[in-house]
Amino acid sequence: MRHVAPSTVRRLSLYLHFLEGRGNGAAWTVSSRALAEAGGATPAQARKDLSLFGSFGRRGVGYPAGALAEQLRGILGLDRGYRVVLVGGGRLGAALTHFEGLRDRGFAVSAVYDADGGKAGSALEGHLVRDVASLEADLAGAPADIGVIAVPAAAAQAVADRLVKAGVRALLNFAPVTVTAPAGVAVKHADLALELDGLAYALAHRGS
Amino acid sequence: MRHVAPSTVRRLSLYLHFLEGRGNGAAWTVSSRALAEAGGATPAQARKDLSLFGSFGRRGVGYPAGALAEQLRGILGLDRGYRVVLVGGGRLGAALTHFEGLRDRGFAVSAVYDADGGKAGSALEGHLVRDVASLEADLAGAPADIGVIAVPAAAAQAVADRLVKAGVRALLNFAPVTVTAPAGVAVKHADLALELDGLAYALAHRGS
DNA sequence: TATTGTGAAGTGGTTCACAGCT
DNA sequence: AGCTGTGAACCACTTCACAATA
Repeated sequence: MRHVAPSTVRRLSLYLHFLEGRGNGAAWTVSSRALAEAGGATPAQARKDLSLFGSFGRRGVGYPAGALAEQLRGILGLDRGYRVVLVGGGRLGAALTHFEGLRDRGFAVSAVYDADGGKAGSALEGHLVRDVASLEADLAGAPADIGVIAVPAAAAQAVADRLVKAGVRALLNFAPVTVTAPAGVAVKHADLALELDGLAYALAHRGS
Repeated sequence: MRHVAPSTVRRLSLYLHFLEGRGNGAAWTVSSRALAEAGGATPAQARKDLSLFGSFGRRGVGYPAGALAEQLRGILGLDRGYRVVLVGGGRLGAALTHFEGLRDRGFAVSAVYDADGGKAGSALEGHLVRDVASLEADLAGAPADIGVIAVPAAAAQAVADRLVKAGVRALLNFAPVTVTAPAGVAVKHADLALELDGLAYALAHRGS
């Protein structure tokens, strides 16, 4: 598969969420217009997005919802399971472990770590919290696919480095700092400060 | 100011975070290369981003860090304060109210609301939790600039509609569903599920 | 020599428009 | 007639290259 734009992947995900929200097993058909509305795009763009991966629709009819959802899950790689390790047992970590969207979509939190040794051994939303010192040793025996970083900014890069060295190939960083990783490791940032700045910009420049 | 790309605003925010992280008052100079590294861009792009708003540097020398940070705060609209209302007093809401990045950057949480009447009157990180039923009445007297939506997906759009009707002009939505608002209201999405799907895609397609 | 500022060129994502099926 | 699939046109963001300046 050729260079697919991040914006396209994002829309594919939105199309899938829309289909799943409408009932998964139903044998209804969906038009490129409906998909576009769900993904914040135009009908032509929705068709182009899908055509990058195949011809899933029927001309004159539309797309079979169930089959399309199945295709999208395959394209996005959601037809397999991922082992997720969470580093950071604070309030954000608690919110994340509680997020049902994780497990529902094949992301299984296999471990929660915290730098505060005092928290080790306690439970967070049904997960045993371990001392981050044992991260490498634990992952050596049970490698993880995705590392979620929910620690203070000052510690984020160090945690990222350790996760990568321990074999994690994808990082989701919530700390308000840009973390870098070697080529081959995917990094996504969920930076609240960035979004707020974007809103501030919009508020400051509306009408001008 | 004319049509500035969202990606540019995002980078400006990253430049500013970098400058602030290096010490605010210092009279050091920063090069477009250093800014680029912080913003995930090329030096030429950093220069172009800044040149959209003025000439802040000195040829052959670089940019004066303190003055540039000040300019960026002005450009991004961070030189004023914003009143933020948070709807959703769950774990995510707790994490958000605790996030120092909010107050440090001029975003003041003026109220926290929850749909669970039982929570009304309790305290969340020093904020009194109010029943969401009183949202409109409260905002009529003390309008807010930004509404943060941290409620279940099923309730997100209704909350967005109420916030907009109450005069809020910018929304930050954490629910895993796309919320829409009338033109003139800025909406940003912090959708964890979308980021995870992006990582799944990267993992599924690495090397191919 | 070092670095900014910026018009010009390049790249890549989006939109258009219509052929091809149902 | 209705809707998908897609090459071509379009547009916007990025990169280049170099004049201007310290």
